[in-house]
Amino acid sequence: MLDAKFLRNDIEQTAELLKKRGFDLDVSLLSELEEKRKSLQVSTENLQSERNTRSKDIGQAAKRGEDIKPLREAMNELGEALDKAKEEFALVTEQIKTISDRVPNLPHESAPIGKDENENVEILTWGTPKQYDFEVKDHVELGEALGGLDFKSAVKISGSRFIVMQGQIAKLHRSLAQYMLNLHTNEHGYTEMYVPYLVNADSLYGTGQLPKFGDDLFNTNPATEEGVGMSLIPTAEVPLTNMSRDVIYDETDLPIKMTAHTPCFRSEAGSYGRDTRGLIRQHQFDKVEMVQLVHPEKSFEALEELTGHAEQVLKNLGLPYRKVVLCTGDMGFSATKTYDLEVWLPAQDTYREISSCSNVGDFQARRLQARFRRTGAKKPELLHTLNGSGLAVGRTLVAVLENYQCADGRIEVPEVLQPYMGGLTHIG
RNA sequence: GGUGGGGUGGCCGAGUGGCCGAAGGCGCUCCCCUGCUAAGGGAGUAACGGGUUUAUAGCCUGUUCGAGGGUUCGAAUCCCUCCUCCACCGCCA
Repeated sequence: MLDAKFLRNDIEQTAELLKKRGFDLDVSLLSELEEKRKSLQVSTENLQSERNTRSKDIGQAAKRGEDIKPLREAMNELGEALDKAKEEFALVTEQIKTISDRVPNLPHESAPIGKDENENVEILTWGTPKQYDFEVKDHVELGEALGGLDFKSAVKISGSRFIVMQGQIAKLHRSLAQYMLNLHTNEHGYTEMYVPYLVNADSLYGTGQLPKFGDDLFNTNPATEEGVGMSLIPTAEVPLTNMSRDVIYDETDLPIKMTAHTPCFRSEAGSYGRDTRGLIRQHQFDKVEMVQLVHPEKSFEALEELTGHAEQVLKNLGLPYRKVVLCTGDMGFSATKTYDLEVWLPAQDTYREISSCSNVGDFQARRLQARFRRTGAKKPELLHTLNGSGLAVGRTLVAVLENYQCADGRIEVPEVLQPYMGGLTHIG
């Protein structure tokens, strides 16, 4: 959520910034609602103030033993006026909230301006795609041939976009997650977290999945009138970042760096037909997530650092990748700046997203009321949140299978993973 | 899941319809006293929002005693629903 002041005092400029990311802010509607809000709020509060003083008078009169009946009757009219004013005020407030809840974050000035993914800007590439003197297979073919990826069983058990893994490939998948977690906790200073996979609506609102992206979530029954049903997490960013909800940290507590390995569940209602083959787009996938809660003046620095942590995983696995900075039109709802890491997939002869690292600024913190107090200061301030995948485990498995395939269909185990695989050097 | 008891300011804790945004204590800040230390005396000390404003100053004002709803001229206090914590019982990886 943006600072309400932006929408009140700087609405033109705010609208301009939002336009960069392809978001049309209805300035005239919002200004009109704001105008209404202001006058309604003042008049409502005046009525409340009058009610309060007159109620007090009644109390004192009663104490003196006077007849308070006429005073009470005189209040009825005021009561009605107040009820009406409150109702109108609530309506306008709700309308403003409905709009502002759906307004994305403002892009940082360093984010390139562009319309869609085609205008993302490549920052660097790392590693050189291997040359193969045989025809490369994709991970589906490789995995099925090895008996490790079982799409058919997954369809029977659950449906499309699920996977059953078994044997060495299941183990490789687990090893990848273990390796990432160990790297981040041992080398990068993150605290390992274990978190719930079912979360309440407040948490989803806090990180920005609700109200706008509810369709992408798997919800448990019952989603009653009050909407108390819980949802499966689409990313560990939700539980991790919500750790900070309604907390005031000491300045010296920051930065707080957390990592967790969790399954992620996405209904991706709008994406049927895309990436239908293989493990690229699943309803359930594992991810190692990194979240940082930082001092507002250090969040862009922290973004570089956090992205570096994700890159380190790819480097250590020897997977060629490229780093792009997302243009304003391709950034996620909450982000103010985002780097994507794209791993080389030889069978597709292209780079595919495997990590997304964002500085969210104070956008989530405002919804979360996640704050800190400067040493010696009285007022708490909003902190900044960041999140990034480090990495998506399923896609990393795809990358390992495809990049480390041998002519005979076996898979070489990347060196750093061999200890996790009991010293195994090849699968198959 | 059942029964019983709780959820009040940074913390502890009083408060069953108006004098309660909230006693008292602890903590914290400032001042005084005391030649150090210890002790003592005094004052202050919730959050969030709106209006005004150059202002995160001041002033005016609203809301908040787990959350939401209700009764009432008036609710921390009464009623309803929910959440949550504790104890015991049942069930359970």
